[in-house]
Amino acid sequence: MKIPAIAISRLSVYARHLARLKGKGTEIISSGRLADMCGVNPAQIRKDLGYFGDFGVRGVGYYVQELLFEIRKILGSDQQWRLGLVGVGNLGLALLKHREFTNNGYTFVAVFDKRAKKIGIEINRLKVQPLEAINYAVEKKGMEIGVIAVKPVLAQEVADILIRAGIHGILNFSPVQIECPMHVSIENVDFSIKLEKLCYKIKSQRF
Amino acid sequence: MKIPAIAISRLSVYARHLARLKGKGTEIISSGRLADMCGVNPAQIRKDLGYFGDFGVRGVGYYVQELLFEIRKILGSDQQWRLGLVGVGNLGLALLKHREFTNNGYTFVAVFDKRAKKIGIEINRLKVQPLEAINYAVEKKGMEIGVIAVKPVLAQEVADILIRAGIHGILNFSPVQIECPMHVSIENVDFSIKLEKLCYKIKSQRF
DNA sequence: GTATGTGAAACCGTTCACAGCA
DNA sequence: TGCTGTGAACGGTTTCACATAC
Repeated sequence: MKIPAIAISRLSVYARHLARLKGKGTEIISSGRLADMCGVNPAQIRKDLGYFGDFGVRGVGYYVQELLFEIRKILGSDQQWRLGLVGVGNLGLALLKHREFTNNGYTFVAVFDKRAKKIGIEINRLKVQPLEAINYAVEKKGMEIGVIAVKPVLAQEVADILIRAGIHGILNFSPVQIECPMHVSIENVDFSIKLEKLCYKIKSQRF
Repeated sequence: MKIPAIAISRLSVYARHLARLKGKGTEIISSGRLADMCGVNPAQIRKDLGYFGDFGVRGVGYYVQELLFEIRKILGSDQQWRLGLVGVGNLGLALLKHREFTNNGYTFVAVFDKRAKKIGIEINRLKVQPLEAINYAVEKKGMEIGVIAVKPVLAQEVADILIRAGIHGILNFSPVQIECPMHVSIENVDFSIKLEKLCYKIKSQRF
């Protein structure tokens, strides 16, 4: 079956709300109530879940804990993922210390920078290494995901090194389109585009 | 005419490539060549531009400089936007110093934090202020956009203050759905969702 | 001849509406 | 009765294909 990419993003949102419900001790939730919380249509939720299995009970709803478990399994957030950060500028440091990353099954196993003056600095018990060390980290430390937080001009070069080293996925914070073979997955986080979109919306509101 | 929101994001991408072409001295570009660079269909570009006017010349293509000017006008990136940052944690500081923001028509006019120990610290010639100062910044300094970089539990509270103060738009880096009246525009930048999507894609690739 | 602008067609995702089941 | 699971209808976006203009 063809699963729309956007359905995956919604699963993340569902998981977030389910985690909150679980924390509050709620045991059962209907697609209708969950939909209200997430701001989507109830059928949307049922369809999204339907791509992956039958997780609900007719006439009852979904068991919060069970559904959360299943969604985590689908997304892979039940497993440990090993990240490598490239670029220890302000943004890179912020990501390294970011709770959402470190609390949820993600571990930074290595940190890299191209600038000689950054090499050897220790952050969060990790020594900053030169780009040449990327190969070793992928092969020996099982680094699976590369997080690119370097200046735009360096982004493609860094991506190429990661790809040649055998990385599985790239999370790119640089505002450039990265060329990438099909077997490597990539996701872009692009502040500027979001900000420009926001400005457009504000302008349009004003008529 | 109904303009799809995603078309706006694509305009940002076009603008980026046009800026590069302009820098290289290229004067004319066809939708076909630009489409290759951006990784989209040529008709897509023509349709997107068609929502806003006739910017091309049949049999010739688009004048790079002129088209860039027009897109900037559409997006509002030709004007100066005044931002306020809320939350001077690692991420907030990274945003404050981020080139993509400071180089492209965006200015931070004020910085806020809820934590007493942060108040008064000076960053980039701006003193960190308490949340109570948000009102003044909106009314007297013309702060139009609030950038939320606080912990998830505080995000809605901060948003409410910004909204009550009369902010026009919110760029939210916190992983929560923010409740927001329709006249206030909002864009979310959500790392965790992107990372979870990436992990799902990697898992799927492996079959 | 060449590349834009644009209706029409194809495609994809969302919502409806109801059958199926606890 | 109540809520899920899902085929069908709907609506919106993308792509095609060609008339139009340089």
